[in-house]
Amino acid sequence: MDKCKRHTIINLIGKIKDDTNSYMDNSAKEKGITGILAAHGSILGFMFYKRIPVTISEIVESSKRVKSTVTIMLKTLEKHGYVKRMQCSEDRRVTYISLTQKALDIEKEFNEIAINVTDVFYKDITEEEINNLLEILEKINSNFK
Amino acid sequence: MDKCKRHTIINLIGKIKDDTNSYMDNSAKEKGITGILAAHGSILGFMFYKRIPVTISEIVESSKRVKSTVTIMLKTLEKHGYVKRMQCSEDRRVTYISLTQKALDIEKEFNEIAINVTDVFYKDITEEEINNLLEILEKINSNFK
DNA sequence: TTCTTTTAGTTCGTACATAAACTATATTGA
DNA sequence: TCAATATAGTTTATGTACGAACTAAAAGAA
Repeated sequence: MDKCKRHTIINLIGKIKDDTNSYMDNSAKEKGITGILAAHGSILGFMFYKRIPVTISEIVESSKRVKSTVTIMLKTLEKHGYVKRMQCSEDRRVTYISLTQKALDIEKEFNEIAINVTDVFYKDITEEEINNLLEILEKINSNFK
Repeated sequence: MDKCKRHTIINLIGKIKDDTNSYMDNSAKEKGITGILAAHGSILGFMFYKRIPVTISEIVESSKRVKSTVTIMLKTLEKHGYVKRMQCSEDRRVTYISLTQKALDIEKEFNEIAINVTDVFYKDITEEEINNLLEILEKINSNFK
């Protein structure tokens, strides 16, 4: 059993995650998109997909972040003008979040960034390697359940 | 080309990193180790390895974090009594960081946590899969250079 | 020697991330 | 009906993380 390999893999996974996020942050900056970080991708991606106002709880669920984190991220997105709020009239505890025109204006660039990072990530990786990788990562992921 | 698989892998990598860190944080808590998070592992691991006072610059380099982040992390470690500072007499810009007895007291548990997280991570993963995984991750990592 | 540049480290501002405590509203059940 | 409970979301406290601006000291250059 090679302890070194095992630790290298764990470190690499952390590093690749950071590199992926940095790459997206830099791409956004290059495209002149300000106030948005890779972390917001999970929120915007979900909303671009849904295309209708969604509740904060739905965002919490899809983003895999706790609700206090989502509260802060929505504040940032609102501050930079990408989303707006609307109180639900039936259930006054509920807040709907919808995309602004500014958000819709960057949808194309947003998708391009996602494509570009994928191109970099999978450069020289074969289809077979992708299948292997996915299978192994799914197993590791289930080990933490 | 399967876009879905490609995105799933990227998401899984992020998730596995978070799970690994959470697992270590929880293990530390269970062992009664307080004030220390997985993030400090890179600092403490380096210092347990060196076993002599090291400069902050050396920690910055080994931890792969920027120096302002290291400054804050050392403050946290110092606040909780795991490290202490010593000014260098030859070069007064330099600060040496050394481990306290409290840090040495948790060295065994610290190493156990690293072993335990590895056991969970690699449960039901074969040696061949580990080799495959390492090879593919190395390639992906180099794609971001 | 004195001016300039480099190095070591901190501080500041901003944002993500979490847990725990909290507010307000809605639902459930006796 | 009304008390207990659940749900939606915010606030607070703490910490990681980064870049940029900063201070102090050392090294290099004139």
